[in-house]
Amino acid sequence: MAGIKDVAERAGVSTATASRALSGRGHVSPAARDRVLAAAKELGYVMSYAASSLASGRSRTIGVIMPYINRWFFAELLDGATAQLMSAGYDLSLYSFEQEGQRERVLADFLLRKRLDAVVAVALRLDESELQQLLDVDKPIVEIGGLVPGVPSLHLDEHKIARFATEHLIGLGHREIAHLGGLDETSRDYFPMSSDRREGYRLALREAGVEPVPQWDIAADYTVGDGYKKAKQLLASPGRRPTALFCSSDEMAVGAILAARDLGFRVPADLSVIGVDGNPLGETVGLTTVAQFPARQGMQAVRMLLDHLASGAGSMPADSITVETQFVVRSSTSVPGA
Amino acid sequence: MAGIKDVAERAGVSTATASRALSGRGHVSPAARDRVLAAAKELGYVMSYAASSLASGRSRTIGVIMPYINRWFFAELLDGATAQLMSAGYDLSLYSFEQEGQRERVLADFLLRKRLDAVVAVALRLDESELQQLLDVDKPIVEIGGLVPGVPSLHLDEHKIARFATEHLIGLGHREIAHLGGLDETSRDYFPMSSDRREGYRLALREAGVEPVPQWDIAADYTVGDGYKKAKQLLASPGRRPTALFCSSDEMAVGAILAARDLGFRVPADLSVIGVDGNPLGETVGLTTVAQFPARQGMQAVRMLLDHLASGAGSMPADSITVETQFVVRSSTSVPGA
DNA sequence: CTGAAAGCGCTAACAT
DNA sequence: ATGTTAGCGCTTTCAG
Repeated sequence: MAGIKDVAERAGVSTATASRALSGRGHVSPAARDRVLAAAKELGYVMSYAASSLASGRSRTIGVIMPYINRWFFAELLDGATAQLMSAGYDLSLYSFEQEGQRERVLADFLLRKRLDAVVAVALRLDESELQQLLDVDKPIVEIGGLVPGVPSLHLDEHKIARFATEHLIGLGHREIAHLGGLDETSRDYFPMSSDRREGYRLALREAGVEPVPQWDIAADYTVGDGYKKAKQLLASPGRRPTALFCSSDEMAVGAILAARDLGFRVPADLSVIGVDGNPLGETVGLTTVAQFPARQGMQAVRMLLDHLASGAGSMPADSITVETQFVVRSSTSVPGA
Repeated sequence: MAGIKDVAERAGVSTATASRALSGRGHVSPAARDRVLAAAKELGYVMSYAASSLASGRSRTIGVIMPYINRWFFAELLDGATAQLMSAGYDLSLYSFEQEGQRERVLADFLLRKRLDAVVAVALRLDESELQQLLDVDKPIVEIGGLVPGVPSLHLDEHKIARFATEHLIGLGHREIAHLGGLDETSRDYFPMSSDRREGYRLALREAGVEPVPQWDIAADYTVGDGYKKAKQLLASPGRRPTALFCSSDEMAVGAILAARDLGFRVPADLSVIGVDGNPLGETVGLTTVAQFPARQGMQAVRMLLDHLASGAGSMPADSITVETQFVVRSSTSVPGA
């Protein structure tokens, strides 16, 4: 296999010039550059990353660490990040936090080993010492939708979204509004945004002069299956029944719609349902939702990191950026009894 | 940051012995090993992968290349592969083929760069020259559910599954059986297994003495949305109507069930539906299915690769392994008109 | 079983 | 703008 030496020789320059021409760092005369590039192509030269990393301290790899992979938001985000990185010629190393017992290893081993130029941390919630470990790595980090104070981050305005969704229902004339939200913090499947969404929901109700009903504020794990189960219990319970339901994820909302239908309730006539996410699954059942765009979030995080690396600046400003959402009205919400 | 030199010094041995103790390769006296390990721990030593890779030629990284990430099968598989790799101390580099134009780069640049010890290729279909490129890399490869001749692979017995599903329907008394299968090979969203499933379906019908109806063998893109759309068209068409539907993915099957319900048909009374996958989405609508286990497939592929690397053998036997499935009967299938 | 020493292939001063 | 050269931090012959 051809090395940079061969390329340099063939182009009639030194390895230093060849390196400069190949990497684009430092000045090389156009003529020399062309010859080097041509030689490289002719020889089918491919740089050794190991050697390059060792010598330069850069690895052209960024790490992505997330609690799940096989869930819509995460898979979508990963997709965006991958695309963006590949087109920049960077590699993506994937670390999963899902399996407890790996947390420590991810932080201690994987992130450290001088292998990563930067990291994207998704929906992470760390304790004090874990946070310290992460910051100690002293690599550029962008955090998305988690709880990692002190690093630049991308977040939805959870509070506003929840409020908006609830107000949509209120504006339609609903007063009896339930909420399918996230699990509490002790749960393995807890997501950091859950509490803000819950608060936004409550606030909107109170502002409209309706007192939240505690039994109508239900915890679920963001999946269709649990949404179905919890919604069915809610709707089948004797006594007062909500006329509308705000779900913190589209998956739960879809589950809720299926549960309502199975019980013989019409959506939206007997029950209006609104979700959050923009999961394509919602299209099929006409789900009204507040859409977010995780693939874009992944791309944006990567772009921030890449820009920062290119700039050569010291540390990144720990700004929190609010990402955009879009209200998508379909057929799962209407005035009560429509 | 502590290097191997510091560790060696502190343990009172040479860097060679330290390296051997740390990596487990070569013989080291228990006493020396313990001292090295202790020193490493005390100093918080973390090996430099770049240096290690450069010196040893091994990168402790395996590449996973797939056309999609944000689809159930792929995300699930990736999850399994990630878990297995992390516990072995390996890194996972992710490459997506989704965006055309990246194919060439993935093959030419990313896979080559001496960065990967092995690769898992998922649902890939390559042309002659691409295949050659992949084989030229001369790294251990395991292929899953794709069309890459000449390398060890994991596959479902597509033909048998499709036949089994169709026979389930026939056994229940159905004769009017439609099929929602994959797109044809010219499509971007074509999956390699589609044609085998289609064949298995046709074969089962013919063996039962029923001639397949061409208009009932429909192409879709494996998603809920397209399943819904195509099933609705099928069921709403005037004239003869099928009493059962075999879908090549659970997502399409779920879409089909929703379409049937929306048209006022009862499932399974008016239409029996069976899928393939074991997607949890199916549980909520009581979908009968032939389940596969992509996470296990991912783990198994990784284990094969890791075992091979550990064995130090030359090249892997290009065996094709058939992975296991499980018939899950729920409430979406019954005798016609039940 | 252990140590000395020669690189792995590239980059980055530094000098020209 | 280009060449010279000293490493980057580790692994691995090869001796002992």
